[in-house]
Amino acid sequence: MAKSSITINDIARELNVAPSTVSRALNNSPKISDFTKQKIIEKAEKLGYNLNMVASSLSRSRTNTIGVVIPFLNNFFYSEVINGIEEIAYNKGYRILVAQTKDSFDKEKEILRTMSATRVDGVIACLSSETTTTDHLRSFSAGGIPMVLFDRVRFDFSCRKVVIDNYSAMQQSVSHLARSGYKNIAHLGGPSSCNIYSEHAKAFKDTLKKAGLPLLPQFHLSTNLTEEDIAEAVGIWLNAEIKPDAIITANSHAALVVSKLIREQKLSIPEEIALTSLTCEPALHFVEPQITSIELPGGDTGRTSMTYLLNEIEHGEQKNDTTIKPFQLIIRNSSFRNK
Amino acid sequence: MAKSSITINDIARELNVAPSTVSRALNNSPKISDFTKQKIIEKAEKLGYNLNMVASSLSRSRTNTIGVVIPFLNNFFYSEVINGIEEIAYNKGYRILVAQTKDSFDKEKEILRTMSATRVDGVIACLSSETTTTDHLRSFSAGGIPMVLFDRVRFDFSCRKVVIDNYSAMQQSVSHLARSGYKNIAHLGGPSSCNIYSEHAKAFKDTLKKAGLPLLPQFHLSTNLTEEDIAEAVGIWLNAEIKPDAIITANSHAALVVSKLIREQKLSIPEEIALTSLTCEPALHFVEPQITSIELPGGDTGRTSMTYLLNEIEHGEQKNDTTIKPFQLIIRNSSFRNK
DNA sequence: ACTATATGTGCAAGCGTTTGCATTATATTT
DNA sequence: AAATATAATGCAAACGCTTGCACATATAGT
Repeated sequence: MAKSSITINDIARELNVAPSTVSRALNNSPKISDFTKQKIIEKAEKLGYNLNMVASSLSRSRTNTIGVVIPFLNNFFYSEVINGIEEIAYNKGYRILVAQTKDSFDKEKEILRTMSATRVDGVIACLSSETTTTDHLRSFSAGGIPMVLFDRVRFDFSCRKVVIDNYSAMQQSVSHLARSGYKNIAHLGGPSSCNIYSEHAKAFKDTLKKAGLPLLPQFHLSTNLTEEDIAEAVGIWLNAEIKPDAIITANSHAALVVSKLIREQKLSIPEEIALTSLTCEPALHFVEPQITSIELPGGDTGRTSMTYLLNEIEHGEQKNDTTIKPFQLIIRNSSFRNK
Repeated sequence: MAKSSITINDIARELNVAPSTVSRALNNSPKISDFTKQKIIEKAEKLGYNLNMVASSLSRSRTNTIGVVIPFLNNFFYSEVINGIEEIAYNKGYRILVAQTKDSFDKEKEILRTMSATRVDGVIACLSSETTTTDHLRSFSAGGIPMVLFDRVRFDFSCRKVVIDNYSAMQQSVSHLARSGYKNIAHLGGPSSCNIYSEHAKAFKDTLKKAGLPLLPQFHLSTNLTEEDIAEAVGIWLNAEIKPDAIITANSHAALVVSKLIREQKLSIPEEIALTSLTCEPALHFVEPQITSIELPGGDTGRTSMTYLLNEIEHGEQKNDTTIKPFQLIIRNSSFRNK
């Protein structure tokens, strides 16, 4: 369908040189005289020549493309990660190809298959919440394409990983609430099949115990974090004899939903009930009161992941280590009482 | 760097057939017997064969890839559009390649250049807010690649366009406020170089006049919608002798910022001042009071754009018309007084 | 039996670049 | 001036797949 575009052969013919000379000239090879280069570049310009990357990729067997797979596009953390990746990638002459799994395992497999077919030079991925096995990762790797995993990873798959210190995030959140005098802390967690959430859960239990606070099983939930799950959990909590006086949510969206539900029940935050979130997004600053949260280093995670990937792509470096990124607990008005 | 992957030639050799037969079998050509197909598919499976899309693309001179260019990834509307595009694309065997301009004209040019080099089969784009010319679109089109523009478009470039009925959106917003008894309506608008915002501006003026309301120049602003711009405008408005009793913001982010600023000034929404937004995002439901807004048909916009693009790619259909998508004004608590 | 018609497979060119090696022209050394 | 190094360019194969055309069997029609 595309209008017949012009090729290096067209340029070569018009100038009575070999196509190889044109190719070298356009790639600024030192083997071509400045005079010839000049001539070729001008002619290319004039004819409106545009490199055919697919031919180039085939010939060089590299596409200079990095696949990025994330659960959702419309997510603050992931878009920060993408920005970080792009920043490094762009400077090194790579472009990125983003795809979202929508937290579906099947979509994740599908995406990896097509990225493999597309011959991306490497992949940076955050696994879907449904992912509990690694066969698809292994068969992807069988193609020899480097991969680095971030955030939601599987430790039973060998590759470099960049993760958040989820354990400490929960630990600090609980400690903060405990210091502020909250006693019945509830945790609205995510599916424990996912490393993030199981780390949260472990830290939650450990830290409560260390702080000498009770761990009521009904206050320690693992859900799929859908709006229904959240409404159900909060509904039960707020109508029980023993109510939580603080809630920690696995992510910022859950925190927003919870804050709304609490308001609807005419309970006040943070006086009657405190609220903190384990991830951040701008909306947390816009609700009243502003919600205490963990600020994740998205950009940094992206930059590090990309840097690791490049080391593997360009220097064949193969590692199986895990980099743990620090975070910041940002205390806002939702989590301490003005006594 | 990639482990030498296996090709159709490997399969052909092992089975003593021609590579062309393998190719046809794997593409399920009717010209190959079921027996042979079976044999080939099994062998391919066994060897872990994976189609090399770049070779295939070069050979067929089509990539089955659609480029999608948007200002920002992390935006509710655009991610809905992407979902709509994906939905159609996926079913037709196309994958999509998303890139963000971050509202930079230079980045937009750059992206179009590399998409052209990548030989995407078509492009769906929403122009950056900096874009005021169309030369880059023309030179892109010179490559013969179809394009459809959505949301932020330029009418001086010939192609199909899918836009929101921005004029009516503003018109209905103003009418709603007027009906609710607000008199001094202010408009926090975007840069008028962009079709969206100039349409808003025109509708704002027209509708005020029609409603017999005053149009105070200081209440009709065109800004770049940065947080600073917003803070400055609102600061002036709220401290003037004549304050607005209603504010219409160009987008949801501005609405959130404004709602926060109003709260900080201890003014009440909607009693002392009403607030409505011309775009929507989930955060608008989480703030108190919930903010009245225009719900844009993102998914629908994406699906329509993709459908148009496919018509052009697959049937050579060339049009230069504009499809205007309807929207819904969702009235929430920020814009009417409980008398 | 003897052309016509399917049916299944192979051959080889082509897609647009890149790149190792060969070749020629020019410059340097002895 | 001959021998050697250097610089600039061309040749041709390769990257892995697709596809029009030719070819060889097998089936059907008369």
